[in-house]
Amino acid sequence: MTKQRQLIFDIVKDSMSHLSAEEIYFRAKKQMPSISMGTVYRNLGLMVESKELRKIPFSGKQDLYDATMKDHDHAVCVECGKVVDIIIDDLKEKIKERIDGEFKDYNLTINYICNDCLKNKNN
Amino acid sequence: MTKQRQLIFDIVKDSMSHLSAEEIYFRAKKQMPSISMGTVYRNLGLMVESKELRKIPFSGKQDLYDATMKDHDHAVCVECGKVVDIIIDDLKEKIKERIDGEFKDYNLTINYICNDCLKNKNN
DNA sequence: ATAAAAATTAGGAATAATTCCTATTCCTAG
DNA sequence: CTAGGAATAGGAATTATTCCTAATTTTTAT
Repeated sequence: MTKQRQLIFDIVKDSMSHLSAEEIYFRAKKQMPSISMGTVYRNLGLMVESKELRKIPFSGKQDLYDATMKDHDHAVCVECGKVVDIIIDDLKEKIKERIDGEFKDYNLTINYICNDCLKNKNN
Repeated sequence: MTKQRQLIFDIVKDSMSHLSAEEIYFRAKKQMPSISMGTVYRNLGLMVESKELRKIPFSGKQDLYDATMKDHDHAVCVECGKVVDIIIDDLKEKIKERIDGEFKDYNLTINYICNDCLKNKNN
């Protein structure tokens, strides 16, 4: 466990929101100005592989990282970009029933318009 | 409806598999050598917006396009890359129940190892 | 504690997918 | 037919991410 990796992990863990690699890099740089983007990506990748972190992929946009490992999904507001956690009961089990092979993992991303943005649109 | 757009739509519609923008471009080029990548992306984007096509995002890899508009999800074999359709009953309704705002759409991508690849691994 | 070996890093170049830009071409309505 | 608007071709630009390599740090064996 290098200093860099610990720092990256702590930043993700202590954040209440979902962070992009870029944001993690900026935050890490404040505490360790010499850290490089490559190190951030490399360690994030390693920690995703070892299941310490989870990666939330977004096509087009930047992927986000999350230290909450219990099963949950994500809803993104298409207006403001805010991401909230959502739980769909037993989704993993339902998926496993339907799969013809060995289940690895899944990613569910929901696009919606959050109530705040709906309110603003109607004014 | 331009010739280019019609051609792009037909290629996706007539394909039994899920195609990337690049593959669509190559196939289109055979019938219309002057067509350009920008036109392919632009028309795919427009048709996704108008719900004539659906885009299946993959973080890292190329996004795929699909002309089957009825609700379904996708499972990708992490070994061979093959994509198959999966139906999880009532998933859309369950999602709508959980969302605090206006539902737009969702994307579920499952990673698994298909039976063919499992067989090959055990030999 | 010390030297050699192994792993990781910083920094930046390279890559890959997608979007953007602009001059040109194609349609369509009058 | 022709003017004006829409769409295209071609390629440059962008963006997120990965890759490369020399230098540094860490680990291991002594």
